[in-house]
Amino acid sequence: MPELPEVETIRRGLLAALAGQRIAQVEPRRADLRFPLPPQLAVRLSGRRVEDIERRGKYLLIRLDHGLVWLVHLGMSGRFRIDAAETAAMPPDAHDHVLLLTDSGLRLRFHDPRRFGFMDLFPAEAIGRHPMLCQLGPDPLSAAFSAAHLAARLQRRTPLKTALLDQRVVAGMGNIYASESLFQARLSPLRPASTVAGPAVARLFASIRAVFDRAIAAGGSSLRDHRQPSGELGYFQHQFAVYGRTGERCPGCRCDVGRTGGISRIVQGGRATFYCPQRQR
DNA sequence: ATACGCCCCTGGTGGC
DNA sequence: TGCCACCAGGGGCGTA
Repeated sequence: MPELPEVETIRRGLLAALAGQRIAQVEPRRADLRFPLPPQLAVRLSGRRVEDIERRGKYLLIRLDHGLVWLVHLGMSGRFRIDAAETAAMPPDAHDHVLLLTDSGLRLRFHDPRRFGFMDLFPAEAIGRHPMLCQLGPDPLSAAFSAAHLAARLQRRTPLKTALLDQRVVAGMGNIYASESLFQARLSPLRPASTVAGPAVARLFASIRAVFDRAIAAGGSSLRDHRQPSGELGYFQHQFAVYGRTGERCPGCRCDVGRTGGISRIVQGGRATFYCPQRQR
């Protein structure tokens, strides 16, 4: 579910509510996520104070005191919800896998119906060696992400869209934003990645940033599961140019839908890709 | 190293 | 109404 803009939206919501809060109680309710919950999760989190929350690609890094890092990946359907414990009348449901209470009376729940999400807990010194993090490419919102890096990482024969989904190329890229970025850059998802050079790389680089920025400003995309920690929806789905718009008129060209067929849906690497064959080359 | 298919899991939707 | 196939925002793993 959550791609970079959704995870970033969640990071901001969590940080605003939890910064400085101390974890008073932890209740793991179901341990068999994608990987088993870290051993002794409740004991190790209890009493810790939230100092900061970072994001790397689609990973959340919750920095706690005592140099501890709580790593969370939301998989396809994971989300966090924060409410005041007093008013949180809603009892946990079958998919609330971890419940947490802070000393000032906030309740945090991790909810993940499909259970593709996972967590880890380790000392901050180990961040650089973490097997899930050390392979990630630069975060596209950071200064380390550049057109040069993109060009270097696209030196392969894989279709461009498939390459973009590789987290070593663009950390945090996912299926929606890959299609949207390629539309914006006017590049065909079918092109071999290595054919993208020069001005095309510059367009792609700028498009990725622009699409992510707009999506974050909209609170991410709520198709099914995504919610901000406050419970609010994201709204970027209303701005999709191509994602999920099979057969609709391309917002970029004036082609007659009856003649061109409008937006195409194809499958690449087992995942749907949406694009305008007229506009994207 | 790279590329591809398969798999993990639940829930929503649309066709019959 | 019921059943079922198919689809979904991710990514690790085994195999060529």
